[in-house]
Amino acid sequence: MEDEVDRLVSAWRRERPDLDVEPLEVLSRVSRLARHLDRARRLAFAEHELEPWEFDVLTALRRAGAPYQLSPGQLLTQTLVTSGTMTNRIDRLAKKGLVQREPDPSDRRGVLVRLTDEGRDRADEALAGLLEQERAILAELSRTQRRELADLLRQLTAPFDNTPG
Amino acid sequence: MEDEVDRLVSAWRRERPDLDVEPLEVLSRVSRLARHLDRARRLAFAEHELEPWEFDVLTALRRAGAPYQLSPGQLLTQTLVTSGTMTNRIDRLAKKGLVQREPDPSDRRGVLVRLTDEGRDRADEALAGLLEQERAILAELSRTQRRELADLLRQLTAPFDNTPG
DNA sequence: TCCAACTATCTCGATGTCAAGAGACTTCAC
DNA sequence: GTGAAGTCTCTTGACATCGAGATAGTTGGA
Repeated sequence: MEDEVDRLVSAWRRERPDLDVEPLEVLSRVSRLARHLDRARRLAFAEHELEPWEFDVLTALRRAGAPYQLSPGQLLTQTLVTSGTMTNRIDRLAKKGLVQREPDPSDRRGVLVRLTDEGRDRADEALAGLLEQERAILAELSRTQRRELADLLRQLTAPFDNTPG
Repeated sequence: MEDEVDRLVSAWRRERPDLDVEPLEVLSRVSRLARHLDRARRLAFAEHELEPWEFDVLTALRRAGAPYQLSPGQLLTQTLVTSGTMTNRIDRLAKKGLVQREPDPSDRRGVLVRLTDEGRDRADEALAGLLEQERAILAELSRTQRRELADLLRQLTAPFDNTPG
């Protein structure tokens, strides 16, 4: 089946036959798919009255394991946002009672963000909903294909994830 | 090589051993990779003094072929943004002299957005720069692997691209 | 002990995006 | 032809994000 990127690539081949646009076959699909996923996730989370950004922060804390605490700095690196954004997010989540800010006992500059019981429950519910939806999207592929796809993607993400930049 | 999603998945397996988190192996990688690509693209375009959103609009027009005209509505479907956003983008591109708004001769509700000569040149330059950068990112993979990856991704994007939703 | 360099978090202003709805025009059934 | 429904673009207000800089605290060498 044809997709939008097939149309995009053939348009470029017509307009710029001098250029090799093969990279777009992979990377434009990644970008567009991510865009579609964002929308789908927004819908899935709406059932649990959570925004995608709230999910990102809550689940980062959830994954940390009891006592569900991380510093804002640790949350930054996991969520790929800037520090100003994270401060704002923590403020709003705290106001909703899903997280709590506490002073870091070992560094007075620092803060620890801790999941409340309600925050933990909301994260767990939303994760279950997300996985259900993602399984439906991935039903297009066989188990083997999903494995192949994950492995190929890992080769592309690893350099980004394992360098300081 | 391990990436951030491997760490994320193993954290979930430790914290929620009751859940099957296999879907994340694929879709979290897609989202994170898209995030990294956004940043990389921003850098590549900065050399041509273009923002990513400007590139998206200019190249959509460029791909349309001479006379490089599309309606705002056609631009919407290609760029996956809302109509309010597109109005704003066209305004700003017009102010910079990269596009021009013209009345649609066949529908008086409508407008046609047309690339100026400068807009066309800027789009061409930026595309060349982008392709160069993307080739570097994809150098991790063999030609065959890139083909496989593109084909697998197409299976996931096609349902989104070929349904009204 | 003191100071410079560094680190962690927060503040602030600018900006791009979205969602909802308004206004103008077109289409189609009757 | 006429009116209702549909379509296309633009307006508006709210909001999350970014980037740069400010503030407070820590660290290590002289």
